[in-house]
Amino acid sequence: MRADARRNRERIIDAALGLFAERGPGAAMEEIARAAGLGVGTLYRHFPDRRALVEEIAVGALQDLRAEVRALEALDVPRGQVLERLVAYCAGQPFALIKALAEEDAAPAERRELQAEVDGLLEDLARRAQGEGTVRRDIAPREVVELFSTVVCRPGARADDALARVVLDGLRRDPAPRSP
Amino acid sequence: MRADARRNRERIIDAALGLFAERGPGAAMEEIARAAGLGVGTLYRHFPDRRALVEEIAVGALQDLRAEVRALEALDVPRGQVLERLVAYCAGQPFALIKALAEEDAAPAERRELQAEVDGLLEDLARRAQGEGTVRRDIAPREVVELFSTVVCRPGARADDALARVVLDGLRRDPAPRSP
Amino acid sequence: MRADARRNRERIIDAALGLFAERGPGAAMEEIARAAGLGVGTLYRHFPDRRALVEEIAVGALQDLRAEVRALEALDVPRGQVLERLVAYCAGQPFALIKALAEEDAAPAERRELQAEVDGLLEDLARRAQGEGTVRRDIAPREVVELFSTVVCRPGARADDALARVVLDGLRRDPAPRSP
Amino acid sequence: MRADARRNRERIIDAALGLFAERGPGAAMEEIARAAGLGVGTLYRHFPDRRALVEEIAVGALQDLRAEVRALEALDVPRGQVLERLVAYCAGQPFALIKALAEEDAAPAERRELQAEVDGLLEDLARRAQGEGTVRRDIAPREVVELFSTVVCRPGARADDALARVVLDGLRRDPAPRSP
DNA sequence: TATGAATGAGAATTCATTCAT
DNA sequence: AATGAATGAATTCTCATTCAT
Repeated sequence: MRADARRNRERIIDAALGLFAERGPGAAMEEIARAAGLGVGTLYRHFPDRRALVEEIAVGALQDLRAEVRALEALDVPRGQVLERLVAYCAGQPFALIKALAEEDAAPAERRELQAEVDGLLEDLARRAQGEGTVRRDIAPREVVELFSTVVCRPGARADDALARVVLDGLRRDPAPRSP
Repeated sequence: MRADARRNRERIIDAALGLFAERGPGAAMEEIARAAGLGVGTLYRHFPDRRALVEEIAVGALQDLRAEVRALEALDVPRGQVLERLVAYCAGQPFALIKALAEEDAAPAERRELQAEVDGLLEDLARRAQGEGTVRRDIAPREVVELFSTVVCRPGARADDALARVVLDGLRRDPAPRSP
Repeated sequence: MRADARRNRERIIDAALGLFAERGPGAAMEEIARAAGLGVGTLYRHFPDRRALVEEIAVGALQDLRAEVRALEALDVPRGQVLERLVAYCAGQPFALIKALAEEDAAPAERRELQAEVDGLLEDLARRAQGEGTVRRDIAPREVVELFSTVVCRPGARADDALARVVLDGLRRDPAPRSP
Repeated sequence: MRADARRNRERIIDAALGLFAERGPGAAMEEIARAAGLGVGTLYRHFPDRRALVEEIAVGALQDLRAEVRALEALDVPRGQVLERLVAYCAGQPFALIKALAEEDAAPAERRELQAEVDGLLEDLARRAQGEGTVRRDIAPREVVELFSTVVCRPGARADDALARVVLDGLRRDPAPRSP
């Protein structure tokens, strides 16, 4: 029964992601439950309210991203390529949707902390890449992270679309001299 | 009386933009009317339903943007700087908000056509800039427009923030040679 | 239209009192609205939530009671009879119901103050009656008020039922000597 | 096993009384089960539905009261003091709560009969006390019982609070002559 | 037999829209 | 033409009860 419950929990999250993607972040709880093949009551047993469900999705995505960042560091990928790899990873995740969902309410402490942690990891990455010379130095690490986030949180973002290419490329080089 | 009506229409749109900005795209019709100093009935006299109001805002913004593009062309601004100027213009407009509003429902014909027209103007611009050599050639004009849109439709976008700088900068030059 | 709205407000309160009496304090808002011949929306326009409706009823009853106490004082009814008159007045009001309703949530400031004021008036009354010798002196004024409230807040309370008679009678005389 | 079951049954009833007292008669079945250290399923094994649980509590209290009345009669307590003793007994029981619970639904036959029996016992008591002259005769035995019930079914009722004193005192003596 | 997960009917509340004044 | 009252469908959430394990 524990296994069953876990399965249902997964189903709910999947159904929610599906419906949010299809119908926007306003998808009704009832519909999510139905899409998961469950009654509303079951949904509410797993997530005490709408926020809790959204939160689970947001926090889950952040945790996965954190794991990914750590894995890349552990693999000793050359610093200059880590950002590319992360963009590629994120392109496979529904970050645009998750961002929209997360903006609905103020972030609770847990999410804020996790976000800060992930941002910290990414800033470190940016800082070290700047040290190595693989990311230009006139952009603050914090801004690099913001750029990364913009690149990655777009509906239909792909790792090799124009924005990703221009930004990753742009980060790698010193700024062009301003045209006169 | 006609003047009165026009004034009311303006007030409603202003109030709507204000409330949408403040409270998100979910702001209630009643509140918008109140913020405009009118009753709901009057709001509905001007806009038969919520969509019509949103539509007016979206279409208005596109028309303004079209006018701006044309004005810049008429002014004979050096092609290489037009994009910068447009980004600067857009940074002063609530495009992030408008994009969010516009995504709520499928775009009706009028908006689709206007959007296509503006996109066309911007693509022409990109194409000519590529001809002049002020925009790199390995990015399709359509993609340049998409880039532009991403840069410009962010909450709090500024003409000189990191994304704007990196993208405008990146567009100007040929791609960096891939690191070996 | 203002007249209409006022009428509707009255109807809602009447319907609510009726349904609360019939079905207990759990009567559904939808049913109350229907019983008033209105849609739920209208009910909610008049009372922003369930509490507000209950509060209106409770506060209204307290205000009426305060008016009654004052009227009796103004009429210069002999002090010894005022309590009887008040019991008679209250017997005609649904105080048992109102008490049950009011106990559902903590009293907000307005009601607490009004309650305190009414209690104060009644205590004064008791104190003066004790001064005159028409109410026995070994019961604190506050307790007299509590007694009054118990007599009056019973379902089906009547001004001449056994409890009312025994209590009013008991209040009038000095305590019986305890049987040995 | 039977002993276990009995213990669980007791625990449920205790938990229910506790929660009803704490949170009002709306306490949820799930919470009651938890408070009893059991799962809902077990609660429902003992009591087929909410009513059955409430009924058990109400009937139990009536049975205890009946036992108390009989015990007092068997002890040959002077009639004039039996009412006092009963009030004292009841003050220790949650009769106010039980009354509120019992009013939620119509009483089923079993409870009605038991109630009638207890009322009968109390009426007999009243009648005999009137015969002895320890209770005044102008109040019908049925009304005496009603009085008793009102005294005893108040939240926080105590055997020596104002109402109890005034009523018990009032019952003992002939009515005061009406003031002229 | 005990457990707690699942169910769904029901309740409160919101808000776009209509309509009487 | 302007107003704001009325409407009711849609939504979130709760809780008694059932049932699989």
